[in-house]
Amino acid sequence: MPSILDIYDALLNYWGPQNWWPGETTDEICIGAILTQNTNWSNVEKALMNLKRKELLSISSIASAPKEIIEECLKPAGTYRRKALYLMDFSKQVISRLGCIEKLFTLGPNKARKWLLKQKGIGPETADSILCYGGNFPLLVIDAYTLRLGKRMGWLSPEINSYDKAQEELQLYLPKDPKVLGEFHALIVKHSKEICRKKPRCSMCFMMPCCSAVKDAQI
DNA sequence: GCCCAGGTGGGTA
DNA sequence: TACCCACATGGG
Repeated sequence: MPSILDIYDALLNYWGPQNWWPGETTDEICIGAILTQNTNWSNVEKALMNLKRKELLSISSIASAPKEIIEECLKPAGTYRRKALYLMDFSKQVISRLGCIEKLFTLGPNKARKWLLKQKGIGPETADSILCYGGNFPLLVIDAYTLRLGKRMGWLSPEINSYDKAQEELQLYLPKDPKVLGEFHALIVKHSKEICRKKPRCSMCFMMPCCSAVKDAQI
C-alpha cells in the first residue's frame, strides 16, 4: 500500500506543480476561496474578472460597494445572492474588526481559524484555504476528493466523517509545510478533475486498484 | 435534459 | 448528532 507521501510524489511527478492559489493578492485569494464553494473554477474566474473590471477585487472595495453591483458581478459563479451576502459580510467584518486581512494572520493559525469560522459562509474548507494559501499556515485543506482518497487508500477509517479529525490524521504523515500541503490539495483536485471524474475507470487513476500513475512512479 | 463543481447553513428528527 | 435540502450558473 503506497504511503501518503508516495502518492504526493507520484502526483507531483505526473502533473507538476499546480502553484495554487491562483490570484495576485491575498485579498483575491480570500475572495476566490469564498466564490469557489461548490462551483467550477472557470466560473469563479468570470466572476473575479467582473469584479476586477469594476475595480472591486479587494476586500475594502467590496465592503463599501452596493450589494446589487456585487451580485451582478458574481452571477457566473452561481449561488450569487448567497455569495454576495457572504463576501460583503466577510469584507465588512475584516475592515471593521481587523483593518485588513494581513492583520488576521498575525493572530496565528488557531485564533485566525476560529475567527474565520465565526464568519457567515466560511466553513472549515474555505477557512483552511485562506489560511494555507493566503496566510502560509501549514494546514491541509480537506475536500470530498481528499476524503475519498484517504478512505480508499486506507489512510482514513471508512466511517470518518469529521473534517477536523480527517485533517489531523492526514497531517500526521505530511511535513508541516504550507507549500507541500497546499500543493497536495491542488494535485488531488487536479487529478480528480482531469481523470477520475471524466474516466472513473481509467487505467491510471490512483483511486482505483488499477492506477498506473502509481505504478509508473514505482510505488 | 441531466449531473456536477476547489461547500455552507438552516431545518428537522 | 445525522441527514436533507436550497443555493444557481455554466460546462461536459
